[in-house]
Amino acid sequence: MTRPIRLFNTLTRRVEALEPLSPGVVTLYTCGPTVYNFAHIGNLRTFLFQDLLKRTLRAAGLEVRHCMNITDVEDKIIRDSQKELPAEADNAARHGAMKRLTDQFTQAFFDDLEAVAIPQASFTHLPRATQYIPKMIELIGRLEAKGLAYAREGSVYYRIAGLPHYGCLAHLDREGMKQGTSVDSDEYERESVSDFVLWKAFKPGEPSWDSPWGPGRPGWHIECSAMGMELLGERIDIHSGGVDLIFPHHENEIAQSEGATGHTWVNHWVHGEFLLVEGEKMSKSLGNFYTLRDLREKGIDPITFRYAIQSNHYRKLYNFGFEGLKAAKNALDRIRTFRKRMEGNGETSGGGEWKEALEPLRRIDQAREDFWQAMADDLNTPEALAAIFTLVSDLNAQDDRAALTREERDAALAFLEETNAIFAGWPHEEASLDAEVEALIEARKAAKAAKNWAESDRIRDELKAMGILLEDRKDGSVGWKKA
RNA sequence: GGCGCCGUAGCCAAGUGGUAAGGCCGCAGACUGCAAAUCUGCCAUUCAUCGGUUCGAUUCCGAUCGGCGCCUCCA
Repeated sequence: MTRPIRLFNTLTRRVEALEPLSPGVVTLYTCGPTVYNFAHIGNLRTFLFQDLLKRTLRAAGLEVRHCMNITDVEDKIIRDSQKELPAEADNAARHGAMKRLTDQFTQAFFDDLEAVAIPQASFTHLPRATQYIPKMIELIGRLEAKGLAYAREGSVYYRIAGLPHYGCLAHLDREGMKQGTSVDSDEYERESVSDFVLWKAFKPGEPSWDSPWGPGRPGWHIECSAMGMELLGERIDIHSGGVDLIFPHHENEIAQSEGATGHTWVNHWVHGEFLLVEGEKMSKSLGNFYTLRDLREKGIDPITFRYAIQSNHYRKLYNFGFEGLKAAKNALDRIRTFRKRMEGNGETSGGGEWKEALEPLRRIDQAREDFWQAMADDLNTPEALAAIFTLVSDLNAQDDRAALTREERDAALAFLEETNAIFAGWPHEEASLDAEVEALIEARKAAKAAKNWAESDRIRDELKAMGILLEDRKDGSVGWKKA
C-alpha cells in the first residue's frame, strides 16, 4: 500500500500531489555539500529535511532512489587546498592536494550524517563531482551544439537569451533581474552579464582537466545537472535543496538540463528554509556559528538536535537556541519513557484516579490516521508529533487506571516503531546493564531497607554525579536512566 | 526598484470562514522516608494594529507597524 503525499512545489508555489513518473518509485536528487570544511548546523538542517522527506516517502510505501552529490571541485576547495603548494606544482600534485582536503571533509560529513541518523546506506547514489567530469563536458557539448552555450577564451557560458522560460523557478523575469554592476574581471567576455559559466578556463595555480575548449574545470551548476541526469534520468520526480539554491543554482540547472533535452527535467522542486541562531543568520563573525562537534562538546545529543529541527516545519525559519534544545530533550524523553512503559507488562500500571474508559486500539488507529494526514500534507511534522503526544497522554491515563493489555501495548509499540522510522528519535533500547551501577543500586536498597537514609541518599548523590538518575517506582523496583 | 515570507500564550509551534492542536516552562495533585524520576490535572474569551467583506474572521481583502529572505557565493 502506498499513501498519497502532497508537497509544496516551488515551481508553482502550491502544495501539490506527488505523482511519481513510475508508479511506486520516486527519483530524488538533493544538492549535497561542498566539502572544504565541516558542515554547520544550518547545512545539517537541510540534510535533515531531505532525510525526513525520504523517510516519509519510504514509510508511505514508495521506493525512493536518492542521489546526493558531493561537490569536490569548486572555488573555495581550490583556494584552501592549493595554498600550501609551490607555484611550480604540476597538475597531478594539484589534484592530489585537492583530493586530500575533500576526502577528509567528505568523511567528516558522513560521520555527522550518521550521528543525526542519516545512514550513508540510505542513499542510492553518492557521486563525487570529479568522477563525472566527462559527463559534464558531454552535457556542455550538447548545449553548445544547440546554440545554448558559447566558448570565450577557454571558458564556456550558457546563453540565457536562448531559453525563454529562464527564471521560472525563482519567478524572476528578465527585466526584474537587477543588472549586475560588478563584473568579474575574468568574465568580461560574456554576451550578457546574466549568462553563467559552464566551464572555467584554466588559471595558473589551479587543478584542471582537458576539454574540447582547452584545460579547465567545470562550473558549479553543471555538476548537478550532469550527475542527476546520468544517475536518475532525464526526467526526475523531486529535486531539493536549501532555499538559497533556488536562484541561481536550481534555475541554472533547469536551464542546463531542459536546454539539453528540450523537455521538463524535474516535476517537483522542494526547498527547505534556513536556520537562524538566536534570531540572527549564522556567521563566524557573530560568534554564533556551530557545527555538530560544537554541540557535542556542550553535551548535546545529535539526535536531540534532529528532533528540535523536525519539531518545526521545514518551510519555516527555525530559530536555533539552546533553550529549544532543552525543550526538545524533555519532549523526546516523554515519548521514550512511554515506549519503555509499553514495552513492559504493566507492572507500573493501575491504581490511578478513575478516568473515562478509552478504547486504546481505536485511539491508536486515530493517532495513526492523524499522523499520516499531517505528514502527507507537506510534511507537517509539528502536527504529526501532536498526534503522537495526544496518544501518549491518552494511553498513559488509561494505563494509570488499569493496565493496558498486551495486545494494546503491542499496537502502541507498532505505531511508535512506524513513527520512529521517520523521526528516528525513540528506538527500542536494550536495557544496558552496568555492574558498578547495579551494585550501587543494590547497596542503596539495603540501606533503605535498614532505614539508613543518610547512606541511601549518599549513594543516590554518587550515582547522580555519575550521570545516573534513579527512578523509585510505585511497585518498589528501581530503574535508572542517563541524565 | 522587482519578487516573496513571517508576526498565535512566559518560550517553541500547528491550525481553521463558525468560535484556538501539541511540546517546553510554571502551578497543583498522586507516588516517596525526603527527594528525584514518572504519571495526572490546570495553564490564550484570544491569534501585531486599524479598517472592510460576512450572520459570523485569528482564518478572506486593504492599509499600517514590526521582523526577514531572494534578485551576487551561501544549506
